[in-house]
Amino acid sequence: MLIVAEKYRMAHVLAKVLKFEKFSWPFFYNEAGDVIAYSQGHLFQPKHLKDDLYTWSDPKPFESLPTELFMLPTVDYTIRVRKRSLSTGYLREHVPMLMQEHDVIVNACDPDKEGERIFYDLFNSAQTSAVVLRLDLSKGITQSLIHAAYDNLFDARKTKAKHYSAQARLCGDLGYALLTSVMTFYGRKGCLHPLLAGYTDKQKSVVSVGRVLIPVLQLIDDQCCLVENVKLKQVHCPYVEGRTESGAKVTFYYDWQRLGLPASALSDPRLAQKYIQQKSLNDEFVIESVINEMHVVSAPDMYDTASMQADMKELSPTETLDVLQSLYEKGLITYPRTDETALPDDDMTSDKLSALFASMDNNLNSVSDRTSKSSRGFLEKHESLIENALPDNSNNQSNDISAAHTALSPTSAQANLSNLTDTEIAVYSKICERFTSALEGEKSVCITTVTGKFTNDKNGMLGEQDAPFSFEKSTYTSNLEKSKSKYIALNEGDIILLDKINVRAEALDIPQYYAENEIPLVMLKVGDQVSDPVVAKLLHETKGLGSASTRDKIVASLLKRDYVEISIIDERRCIIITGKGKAILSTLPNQFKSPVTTAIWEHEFYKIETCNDLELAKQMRDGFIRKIYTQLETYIKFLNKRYGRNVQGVSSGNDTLPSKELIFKVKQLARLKQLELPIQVLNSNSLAEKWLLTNASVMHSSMKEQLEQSGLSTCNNALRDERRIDIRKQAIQGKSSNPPTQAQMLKAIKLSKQSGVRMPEKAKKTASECHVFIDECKKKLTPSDEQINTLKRLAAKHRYPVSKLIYKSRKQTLNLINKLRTK
DNA sequence: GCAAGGTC
Repeated sequence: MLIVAEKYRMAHVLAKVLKFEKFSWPFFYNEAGDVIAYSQGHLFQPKHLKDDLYTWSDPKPFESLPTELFMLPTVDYTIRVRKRSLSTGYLREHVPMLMQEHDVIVNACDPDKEGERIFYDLFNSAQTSAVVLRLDLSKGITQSLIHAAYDNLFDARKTKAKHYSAQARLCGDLGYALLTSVMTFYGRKGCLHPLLAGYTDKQKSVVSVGRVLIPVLQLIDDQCCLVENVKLKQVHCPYVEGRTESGAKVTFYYDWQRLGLPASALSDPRLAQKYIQQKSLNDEFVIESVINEMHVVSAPDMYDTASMQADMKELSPTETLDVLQSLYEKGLITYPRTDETALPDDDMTSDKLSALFASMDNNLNSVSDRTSKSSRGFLEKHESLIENALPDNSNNQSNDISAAHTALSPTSAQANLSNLTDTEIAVYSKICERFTSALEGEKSVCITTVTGKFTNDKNGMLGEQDAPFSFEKSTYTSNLEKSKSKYIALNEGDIILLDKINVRAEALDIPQYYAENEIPLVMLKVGDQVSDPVVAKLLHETKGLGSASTRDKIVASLLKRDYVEISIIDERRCIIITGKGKAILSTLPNQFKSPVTTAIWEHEFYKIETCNDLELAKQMRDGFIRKIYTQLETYIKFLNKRYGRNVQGVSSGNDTLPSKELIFKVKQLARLKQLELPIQVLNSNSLAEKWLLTNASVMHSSMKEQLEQSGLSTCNNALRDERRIDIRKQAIQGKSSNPPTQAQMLKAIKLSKQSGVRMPEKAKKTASECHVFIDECKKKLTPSDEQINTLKRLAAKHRYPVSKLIYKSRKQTLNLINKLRTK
């Protein structure tokens, strides 16, 4: 028997548990001569073998996309296994050789689409008719789970259709790569949009059309538009602070929302100020009502990968995934790449849950010196929890997730965690805590609303007769009566002794830019943003865009192409679309920008995966690829027809008229620089944009220096893009905490040496502080006003001609002063 | 020499 794992680490774990004690380079063996071998991720990739036909210099041949694709070896690289080098080429050659030698082969690759692909790419290259069995480790890789899976090996044909759906996905996406070639060609020629034209950087100048990438960019654009269209961000309202008769401090806020006052009316602080001027601390303020209401808060779902990434605010999605992978390999948590938020029912037994809780207690207590007591507080709930958590069979949705992954959850492995990093412990305990809360079920919460008002108030802020102030407090409880008495003793008619009447700015609940760590979750939940309920349902079922393992890479790709930028606002790493990002969206038809495309694909994949007839599944795969390629060919033919004849950059066809703002900008620039304005420019959107770019002023170096304090790149490419300039101005205005750019740091270090001023730590942390420091150094290096005057006086006295350049250097100014003084 | 997404 031959067992094939996805990579060495997994093979090593399997060997240990299944007692394959002999290691003969580079695989594991047992007494009976069975072998555990492994792959190293994907060792094959699809290719069309027509590199001379599909080139970057001619888009014409792309009108017929390849009809035949081949799985070819990936580029070899070496990994370290037991302190020795091992080439992926060796694995690609020897694992199939082992497959030929064995009658029974066990597929122990990861339990997902890609795992099936990794296995069958090797298996297909072996060309053997051996029996294949599946080892399913989706529930985790503890000793007992491995034994259980090993005892329950099943016919691998049950999951093989996933291999066909993986291939369909792979080849479909390859088609998008080919379209990207065509788009890049026309983009560089200037046919698509000025911001996409030309290429100084081979990577940045690629006009990407990814099935996942572009819809995500569209989502980011939508959010940016929402954020940037908000005019009113805060209102100004009165509040009062005071004490109850028993001495408890309370604060009441003017309840403008209950009164239905429009936020726009409260944007000016003078209104609130005028109101409080009429009030005095001696005025009578009386409690009007105390209302307790019970609400039910449903339990949170268990973590999927994306929610975990969103919750780890101090880590990037990639860092979070790395930590999860490490915890998985240590056996502490289930498979880390998952979109599921529940456990299969057969794991929800009191025995299994008891074991889980016992491990959690043990594991977290083993590092009690490194976690806070409150962070372990949830452990106390365990005893009462199990009964509550057991599945309610009356509500059986027959969700067959036993074959799929489970939610991110702890395993019953008991371990001493002291070797874990602090981040690993933090992530592990967060998973345990969420797991517990999810099992806890819904909670009751008592919301107490206390309303009070000035007895003599007749006009309110805007003439309203009733002018209530209020505050809210929520308490988790299951007993309404108990919580009533527990809460601050306040009753209707009580008088509050006022200490303070003032105005405060109240932030309105307005949309925010997406933070970097939220993007995976936005991709997963993309169905929420689709209005068509059928499509929304499909997108929810197919788990949105991308996969749990790849969502973190999308932002990286968008950044690589300069389609988005990250700017830190209020300590959030905000993702903001650039002008270039908007440009690519403006050139593409909806089909490429909509998440619906992925939903349709996933729907087809589901049909392939659930097809019991493998021959039929294979045919469906081929049909799918052909269908996608035909769609892409249609678009490529359209591009060639529209731009093919004239690739010099002047587009013809259905160009739109420029907007009023654009015409204004063009005219303004023409006046400013006294340029002649060709009439065509005012009649074509693309010509107007292009004219604006080619004639735009070179940015003044002092302006460039100003923008440097934003901490964002000030390369010429960035400053060509008006939105990117805006992003920089916003960052400076909003006192962003962006770190200094590399260029800025180098400058600071150089000036620090020249001026002899030590760079403070804070200057290394943020661009704005770094900018302050650079200014300080520069001042040290230039003469003071007093020194300049002294030199001028001396020079006049001695009739000594002074070059203006001297005044730029403090050193030279001082030298000259000394020289003239000794004269 | 640059391409997509998914892995590692």
